[in-house]
Amino acid sequence: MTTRPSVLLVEDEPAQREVLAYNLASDGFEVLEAVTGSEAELIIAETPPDVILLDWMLPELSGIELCRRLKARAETRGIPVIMISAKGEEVDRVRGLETGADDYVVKPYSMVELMARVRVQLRRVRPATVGIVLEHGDIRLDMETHRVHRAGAEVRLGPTEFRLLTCFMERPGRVFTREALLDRVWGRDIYVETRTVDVHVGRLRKALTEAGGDDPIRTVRGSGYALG
Amino acid sequence: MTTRPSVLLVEDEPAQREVLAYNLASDGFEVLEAVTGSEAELIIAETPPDVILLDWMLPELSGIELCRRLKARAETRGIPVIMISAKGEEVDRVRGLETGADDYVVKPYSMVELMARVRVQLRRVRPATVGIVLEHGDIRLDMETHRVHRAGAEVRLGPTEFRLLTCFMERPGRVFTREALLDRVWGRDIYVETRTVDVHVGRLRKALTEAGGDDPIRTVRGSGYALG
DNA sequence: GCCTTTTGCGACAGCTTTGTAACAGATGGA
DNA sequence: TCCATCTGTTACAAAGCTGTCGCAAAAGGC
Repeated sequence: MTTRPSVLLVEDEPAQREVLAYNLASDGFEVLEAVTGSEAELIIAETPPDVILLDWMLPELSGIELCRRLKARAETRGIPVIMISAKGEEVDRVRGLETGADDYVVKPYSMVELMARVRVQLRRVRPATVGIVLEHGDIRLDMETHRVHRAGAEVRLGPTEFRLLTCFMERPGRVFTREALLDRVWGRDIYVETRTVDVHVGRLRKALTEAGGDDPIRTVRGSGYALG
Repeated sequence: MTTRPSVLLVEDEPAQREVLAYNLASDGFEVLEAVTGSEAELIIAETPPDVILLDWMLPELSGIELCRRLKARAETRGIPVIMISAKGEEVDRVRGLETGADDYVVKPYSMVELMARVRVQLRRVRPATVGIVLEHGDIRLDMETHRVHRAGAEVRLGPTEFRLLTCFMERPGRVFTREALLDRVWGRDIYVETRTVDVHVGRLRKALTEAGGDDPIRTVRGSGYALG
């Protein structure tokens, strides 16, 4: 969660690679290096970086082709690509950008500006993932995909249980009275029996424990329920 | 998806504004124009554009200050800003990018490249509008040829099912409500029954499973549908 | 230990949501 | 023009979820 942002540097020319890697590292990035396009693909598959710095001219698999491939696959589409090239012509710059690159920098470039552009791309990626996924212990709740996982295993929940868990996970540890839960999960003006909450908590418990692990929901006698 | 992407152009010099507006319009963008920074703020509050083209030097409220304000507020932070400036010095470029601009273009610039950079920013907001192949699992969708293949076999789809699948493939996993799909696939102002979505999802499912493999579309009861 | 209060949970009827076949109208080529 | 294809709507069936009840179990209180 607090790991340093990582940049994958794909450049075949050792001298250039070294100076770039040095500057990236001293700006606080974790630097992954690849010499060829296919080497880059392997690294991306294993440990997806936050940003990719990609030289156009590479032996074997060209930078532009690698970029096209990355942007075609849903898994890698979100990783920003900064294309670096000696090709300064308008047609080349446009081609690079049309192929899916998120920025295009022409050699010789200003190192300070390039670092600034890396940070720009990073700004996009980092905060984007926060806020959509709630995590607590080994439970993961994704608001966007409406999925819940526990220690990797999928947990199947009905709509009400999903909302109930969302409520708990937004404030882990906090004790919710049945009335508070009715309010938040069912809505202010819908009348249902207080005891209905118990049944749904029971169902949520069952689903969560079936995925493995202890019951993460705590009953607070006389008050209500809490997560963890 | 059905509505044209919109660009807000903030530039006080009439001649430059005109030529930019002309080029943006002929590239298919809906162009909003503002002369001053505060005018721009009003427009953004009323009809948030997809991208903002912002001149650094503006009377009253400078471009850089407007950029800073936009990026400080959560509501407008997501709108990409391309800063345009005569200030080509490294310090200025870095300062523009550090202030929150998503790209920085120096005058005089290549109009074709600028348009390409606008489209780059647009891709973030509305992924995949032209000429891209989307892939997810064994499904391949080619926006250029309007063809869909599954594990090599061609999948025949009607126009509506094609747009529906495009929508799903742009953000695999994400749950779309029926309303969101109506908006993106049918268009903001066309009225069709909510249940019509179900029928088309059914048809898409049938076409995809006939090509072999499991049903890749997930029903999220009470919410909508998602791919994978 | 015994009584009272609170909670857990299986069962179930009723209800809401979703899947899908059928159909009539629209559209666009040949 | 006819024919093939695609559309949106409807009706009905199937699936899945919900809320309530009742009784057993647990937790306190004394």
